[in-house]
Amino acid sequence: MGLRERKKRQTRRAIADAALRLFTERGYEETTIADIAEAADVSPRTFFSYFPSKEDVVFAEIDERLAEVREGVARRPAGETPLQSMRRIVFEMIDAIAAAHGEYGAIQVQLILERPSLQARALKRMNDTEQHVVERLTELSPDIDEVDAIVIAGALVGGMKAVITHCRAQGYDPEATRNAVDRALAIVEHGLGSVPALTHPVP
Amino acid sequence: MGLRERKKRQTRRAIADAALRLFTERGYEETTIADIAEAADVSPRTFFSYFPSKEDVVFAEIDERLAEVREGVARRPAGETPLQSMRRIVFEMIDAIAAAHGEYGAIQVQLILERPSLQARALKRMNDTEQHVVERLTELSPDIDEVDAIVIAGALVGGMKAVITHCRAQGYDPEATRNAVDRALAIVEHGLGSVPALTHPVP
DNA sequence: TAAAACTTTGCAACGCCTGCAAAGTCGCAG
DNA sequence: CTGCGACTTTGCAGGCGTTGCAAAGTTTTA
Repeated sequence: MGLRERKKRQTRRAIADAALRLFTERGYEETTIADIAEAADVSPRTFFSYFPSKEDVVFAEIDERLAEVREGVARRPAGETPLQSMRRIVFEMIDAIAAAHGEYGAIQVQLILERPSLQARALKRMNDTEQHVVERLTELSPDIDEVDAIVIAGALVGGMKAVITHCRAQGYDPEATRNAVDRALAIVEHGLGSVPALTHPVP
Repeated sequence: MGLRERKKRQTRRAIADAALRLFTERGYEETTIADIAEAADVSPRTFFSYFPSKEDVVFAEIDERLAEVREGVARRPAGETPLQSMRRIVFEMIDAIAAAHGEYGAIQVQLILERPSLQARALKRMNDTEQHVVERLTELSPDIDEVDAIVIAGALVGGMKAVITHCRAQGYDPEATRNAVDRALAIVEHGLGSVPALTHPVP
């Protein structure tokens, strides 16, 4: 890897670190691009050649992990049913997101949960990976109906998003989170009709 | 209703109409707040006492319909199972969104599908109504496990969002949309395990 | 070592959004 | 109907995110 590329990587990291640190110290909207640039020792203009917006810097690490998962997802044990593959992918993603809990993991989560605009962007990312799940799904079972694949991906990602967000917001430990996700997967697999509370009438 | 309130309603509508019209004519980012204000015959500053941001004006009508649905959802025939109630609510929402297809309905959809930032905000709205579904669900079956309710809402809303978005993007007519939604509901109710394509292994 | 390719920087500008205080409008009590 | 209090509109000034452009600086290649 050449010097040029090494420097870019380094600068990117410097900017992201400075940003997260300042967000932690003074808060998100109290930190300006100029502040971040100064702390990272680059010009304000340079910030934007590394991140398209101030909001994106919050997702820098998450995006990296997500990209890794997408690479790894291609490796698939033979003989798996698509459902089993999906289950495996879900757990890989969860582990990846948990691994994103580096120095600033907790801060990122808190920032996202607190700012509506960051939440919106997080949801957009979810939606984009949902698209990816659809592709993966039609790849695994080429004969599947398109609308079916779309619904399945939507329900799967939607259900997972809901549990994980809840676990994050409630500060569940990894163990408890895993259990909750497992339960969530069961519900989505067996259907809402399998939940007793939903199927008997209420007065 | 006093003159004051009538005027406010009128101004709000004037702003929204002017905005949508200009977005249609020149495009979203090519239209400035100043343009909208001028077309609606108010000062630019006034725009922001009616809508918190430029993006929100795109959702003005959708938000109104959604609020109506939330009102109406309270009326519930006795003896329904929670699952039946949910099914009913889903169709009410779909009809409401279809009804939002006023003069500018198609434009709104197109704008949202084309701009990532608007898409993000649309997803945030989905997420907010998901919260509402959780509340509704725990109201209907008070004994339900909290995490279960969250997962169910997530899967339901996620699945519906996915189909509806797809139908919108593909320009399905109302009939076809309804069929697709019906099928989607069946999948979510009976579980991903009920889809044959997912349960037999692939080589 | 010089040219080519790429990166950083400063500058100027646009447009969204906000706080504030002055001016205008409406509703109501006397 | 008149004047006072409540509410709405407006203009102004300014902060901030974001972008395009061209000059200056750095790394790679020939």
